[in-house]
Amino acid sequence: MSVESAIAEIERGTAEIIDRERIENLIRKYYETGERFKVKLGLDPTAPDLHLGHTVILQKLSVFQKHGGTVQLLIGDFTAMIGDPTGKSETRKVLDRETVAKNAQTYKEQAFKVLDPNKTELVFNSEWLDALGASGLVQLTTQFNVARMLERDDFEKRYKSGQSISISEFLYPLLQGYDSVALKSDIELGGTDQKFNLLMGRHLQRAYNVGKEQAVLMMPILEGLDGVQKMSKSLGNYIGITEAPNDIYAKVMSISDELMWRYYELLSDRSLDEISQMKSDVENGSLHPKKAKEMLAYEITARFHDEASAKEAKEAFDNLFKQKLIPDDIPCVELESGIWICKALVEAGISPSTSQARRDIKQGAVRIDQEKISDEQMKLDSGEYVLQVGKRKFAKAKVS
RNA sequence: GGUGGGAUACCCAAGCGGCCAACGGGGGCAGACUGUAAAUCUGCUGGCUUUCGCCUUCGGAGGUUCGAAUCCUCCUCUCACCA
Repeated sequence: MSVESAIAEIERGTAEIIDRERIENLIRKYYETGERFKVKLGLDPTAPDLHLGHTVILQKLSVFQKHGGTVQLLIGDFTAMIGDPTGKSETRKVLDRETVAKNAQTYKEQAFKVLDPNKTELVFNSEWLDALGASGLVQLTTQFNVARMLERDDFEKRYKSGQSISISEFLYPLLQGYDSVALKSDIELGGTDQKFNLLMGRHLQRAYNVGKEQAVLMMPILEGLDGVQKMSKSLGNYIGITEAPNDIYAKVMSISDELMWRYYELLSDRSLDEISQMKSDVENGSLHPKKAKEMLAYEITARFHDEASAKEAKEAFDNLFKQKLIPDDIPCVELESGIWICKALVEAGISPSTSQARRDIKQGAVRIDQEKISDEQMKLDSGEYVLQVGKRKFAKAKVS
């Protein structure tokens, strides 16, 4: 593969690259001499479940691995102990080493679904930050000043509006940047929201005479299933990479057509040419958008599981929606004869409360064995039923 | 340290003695339409062994009143301005 096409692959989907020339040179050198370079990614070990948003960056790292990059997967165990710079949240519970180690292990396992373990180094920043000590810390703080720190958008906003900014929040970017000094990274990846912190690494490498200044490559923040807000666990609009094949497939299928192209660009392995071809095919009507989405859902499901599971997921999905069949892996509950239907729905876990169940029945959202019911007073006699609320909540009930 | 403002359901935000389970918007859920989606339209959106009815909710604790989210007292937390 030519250096040019390698670079094109690297650039795909990026939001911003700082010092592109350095990246080009590193890749060129690798292809000429075989010398590898270091690409850093910092992770916060407090929330160990990765979702597709994280994989945007992980996939970019794997591209680097193909072209001479050795990934430095940095677990920010020390910085996590200091606390999150997003002010308001109460003092974060300090993570003990055991938890950090456990989360790091989880991270590693999940990240290796995308990364090549042979070209990845796992490092913990407590290793050098513990050793830094108070004097080292003070020295570190002399490398930057408050005025520039306040240039950062969120600090500036908070400062101007008189909100509190704690000293430790100033320390956070410094420590993160110092990681790049300790690791002698050539390139650091991150989301666009990390720009300030990423540049800090560059700044500190110069200040500490590391002999290089890392290039910075930023990936856009992936929108969640709603297509508006960023994908995050707390917003509930995410696709976790450890989720079941059926769930991953169904979730991808639920995104809007518009968002699908975004996901294609950032998550698919298909070439950009291929994607733009598909896009124009959809526009001129020769390709149904749903087909395009199916391919995407299949590809993503297969990546985190395997081809067979992806195939099964597709079939399960088609059965559920196209042919209106009932999925076979639905929860099953045993109930007593004469139970009130609303109560049964709650017991089966497909209604949050009897009041909600009652409302759903009124609206014709509840079915028993495919039959829509309207009597919210009805009771279930002995027998086996398939209960359904809305389109996708099912449960089997054994009444005796 | 001083002076004012605010705290309402998942979020924002009305209400300022009874008609308040509490306007409106967002979000969520459901129905129609579709491609399962988006957009659009419609309905619902505290809980309860069953919506006649009962219980809990308007920062916390007391109080006034036949009756309080609404009035009074104290407390907590927040915001703004001044120092």
